Amino acid sequence: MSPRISMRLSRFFMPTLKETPSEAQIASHRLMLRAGMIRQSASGIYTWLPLGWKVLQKIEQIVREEQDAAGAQELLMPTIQSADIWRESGRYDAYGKEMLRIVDRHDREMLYGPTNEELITQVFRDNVKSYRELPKILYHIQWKFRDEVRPRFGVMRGREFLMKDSYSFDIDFEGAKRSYEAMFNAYLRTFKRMGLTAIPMVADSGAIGGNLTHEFHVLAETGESGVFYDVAYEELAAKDAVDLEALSKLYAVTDEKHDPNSPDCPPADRLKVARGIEVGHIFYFGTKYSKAMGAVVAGPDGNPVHVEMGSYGIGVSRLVGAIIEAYHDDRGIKWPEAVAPFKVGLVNLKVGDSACDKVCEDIYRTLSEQGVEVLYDDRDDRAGVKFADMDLIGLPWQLVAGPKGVAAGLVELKNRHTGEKQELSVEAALAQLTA
RNA sequence: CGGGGUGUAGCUCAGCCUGGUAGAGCGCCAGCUUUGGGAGCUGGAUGCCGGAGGUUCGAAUCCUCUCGCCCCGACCA
Repeated sequence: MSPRISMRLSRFFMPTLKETPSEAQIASHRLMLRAGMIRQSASGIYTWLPLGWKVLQKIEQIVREEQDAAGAQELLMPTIQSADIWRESGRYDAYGKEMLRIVDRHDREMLYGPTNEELITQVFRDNVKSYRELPKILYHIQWKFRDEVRPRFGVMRGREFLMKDSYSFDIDFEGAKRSYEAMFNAYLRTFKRMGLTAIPMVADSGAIGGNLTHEFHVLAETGESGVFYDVAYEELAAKDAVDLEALSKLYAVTDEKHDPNSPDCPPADRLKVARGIEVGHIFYFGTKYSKAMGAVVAGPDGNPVHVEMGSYGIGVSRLVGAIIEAYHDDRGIKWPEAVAPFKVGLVNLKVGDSACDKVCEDIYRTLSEQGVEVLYDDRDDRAGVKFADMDLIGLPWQLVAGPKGVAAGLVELKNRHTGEKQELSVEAALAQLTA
C-alpha cells in the first residue's frame, strides 16, 4: 500500500493553538505545540501527532539513508534490556538514577535502555568469530529513556527520545579510525541534507573513555551551549566534498573547552562565537566493552583479539526541535523542504465557490499524482485563519486560490522562507512545484 | 537533587489577601451577517477551582499533607 502523501485539512488531525501554552519557553517547543505536532503526556514524554510524526519520519529516513550509504547496516534492538549485561560491563551500578529500572513479574531486574553498547556487544560476540567478518557497522533507530532530573525545552531535552545509534567493530585501531571517519563524513552529509550547519567540535570523552570524539553542534541563536570556531569552517563546509583532513585541523570547541590562550585558537577576527545545539556525538572507545564482555574474534594469526569499537549517536527527535530553532520567524515554522511534513499548502480561499473548488481540486489531484505532498486547506473558514495556520505549520510553499485570481486564471504562490509571492497561471505554478 | 513558582472551562488568565450562588477573552455548538491576513451580532454548552484531610453554619479562597507541571542552578543525546 502506498503511503498517503497528501491530505485534506478538513480531515487531518492537526489541533493548532492560537495562544501559547504556558509550559513552553523556547521557540521550537512553543511552535511544536501550537502547530499541533506534539502534546506532552508526562514531563519530558510526548505524543507525536500526525504532523509531528511526519517530520520525525522524514528526519529518520535521511539519517537512515546516509547510514546505509556509509556502509552501516540497520537492525533493531529492544527498548527493554536485562540488567545482566549491564553488570558485565560494570555500568549497572555506575549509571545513576538516570537509568529507568524495572522489575518484571519474576522479580528479574530489567531496564529501559538509555543506550545500547552492552546489547550490541552481546549480539556481536555471540555471532562473530573471525576477523574476516570485519569491519562491521551496525545501527538502529530506537526510543531511549533517560530519567533526566529536569526535562525541558520540549523534545530537545525530553526523557524519552528517538535516537540513531551506530556501533563499529574493527580488528585494529587503523580500522576503527576508518570507521570513525566514515561516520564523521556521514554525519556532515546527514545534517547538511536537513539544511543545518552542524559543526564537529572537539568533545571531552569523559566517562566514556577513548581519544577520538566529536560532538556535532547545530548553529542556532537559541542553542544551549556557546561555541567557538574558526571562520574557515563555513567555507569548507559549504563545499560538496568535505576535506576531512583540513576540517579536522580547524579550531572548534564548546565554551567549556574554549581557551583563548591556546596556540590553536584563531585570532579574534577569525574566531566566530555562536550558540549551538548538540545533535550528534561520535566516539571511539577501543576495547572498553569488548574486554569487559568478552567480544573476541580470531585474528589473522589465529590468536584471539578484542575488537576495537566506536559508537555514534544522532538525536533524531531532538533534531526536530533543533531544525525549528534554526528555521522559524514570529509567525511560525519555516521547514527546509527535505524535512517538511508536506511540500505544498494549498489554500482555497472560498470553499463552496465552484470555480475555486474546481481549481483547487484539480491542483490537489495533479500534484498528488505527481508525488508532490500537498496539504489542502478545504476548510470553510476565513482567509486570515488559513493564512495564519499555514504560516504557523511552515510548509515551504503556499499555493493560494481565491475568487478574484481564479476569475483571471491566476493563483498565488508564496515562498515561506523568503516571503516572496508571485501571481501566475495554474499551469506555471504546477510546473514550478513539480520541477 | 537544591532553590523558586504554579495548578480555576479546550487555550490564556482574573477571582484567593479580606470565606457567602464560579468569571472574562479566545476556542466550541446554533443562527444571521461577513468573506484575500486569526471578523461582527444574537443565543447556547462546557468546570468534582489538581487530590486528600482539617477549621467553619458555609471553603476556589484559611490550615496541614500530597501529587502534577514550570522556571533557575547542578546534570545530560
